Amino acid sequence: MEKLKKRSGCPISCSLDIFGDKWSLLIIRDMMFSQKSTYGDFLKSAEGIATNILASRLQGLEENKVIEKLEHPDSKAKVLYKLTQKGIDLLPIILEIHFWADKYLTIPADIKAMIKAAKKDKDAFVKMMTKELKKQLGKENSNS
Amino acid sequence: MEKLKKRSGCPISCSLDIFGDKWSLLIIRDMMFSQKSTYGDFLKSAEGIATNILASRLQGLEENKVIEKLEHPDSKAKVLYKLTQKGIDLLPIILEIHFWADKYLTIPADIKAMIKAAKKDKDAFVKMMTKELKKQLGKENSNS
DNA sequence: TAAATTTGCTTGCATAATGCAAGTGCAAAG
DNA sequence: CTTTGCACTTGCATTATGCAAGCAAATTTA
Repeated sequence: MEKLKKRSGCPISCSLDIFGDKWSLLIIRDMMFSQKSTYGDFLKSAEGIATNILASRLQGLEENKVIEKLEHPDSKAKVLYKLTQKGIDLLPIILEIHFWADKYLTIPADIKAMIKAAKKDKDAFVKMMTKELKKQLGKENSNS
Repeated sequence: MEKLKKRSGCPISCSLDIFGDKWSLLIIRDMMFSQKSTYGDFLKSAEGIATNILASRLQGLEENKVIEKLEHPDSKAKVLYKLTQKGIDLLPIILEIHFWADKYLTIPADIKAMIKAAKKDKDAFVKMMTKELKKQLGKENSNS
């Protein structure tokens, strides 16, 4: 379904092969900033991802170890998607995109507040958020 | 040809609407790190972009003021594509992608060296590169 | 100065990705 | 034991991408 072929050895190119599409980073954003973790959660996002695209992106991100599938504590019918350490480490990229967008695009006020806070001390913000997100890691990956 | 419709007000979503595809950031990378500036230059890159896709991406990036078309000093047959300030300011994003790739993917040695240097003092590296890139800005945009 | 080449595209067409609506199978709730 | 919710899958129309060829204007070559 998804291609795995690397176009070149360039780190930007390889990275884009993993998350360089219009949807992957939005799923990651939802997991980072909105505590979303189920298929249904992602479907509810404002951008309106199609069900099949969501399924294929979740699969791709899982294959690339950016996210992992865990069993949901509430029900076997649900699936918990969580960021791995590799996924959590995309936070600096997501933040820099926010900073750029803040400078050149029109941003909702509530998000502007978050951006302002993050800008004040980026390293501290990243550490704090990373710590929060790590709490939710699956057991297999807790040793990182 | 290209869609301009915003999927949501989210800064990540809006940013991806501008450069969230498999090619745009590679063109920007070439302009930042390889001094490429003509249509022919971009075609030569390792990933092998198709001519029509290159044309449509250049057009899209220009419409979004990320790059600008200038006349080539050597010949009227050539076109000079240059990053605007808005484009130059994508550098921190590109750098963070490098850092992430450096941690999780296999990277060519020469690029690893650049990444190492950039990591040592990121702010200084960004300032230095920004200064270099600004030298090449077109007159209309020099006032930023 | 005429012919060949370079440059920056455009066009046509095959293939692949995306979007949309409907359907399926399993788990849990009523 | 039927209905609902959840996580997908499937089929099909639309759009984007990839590839090869073509093309006009500018430049070089003969």
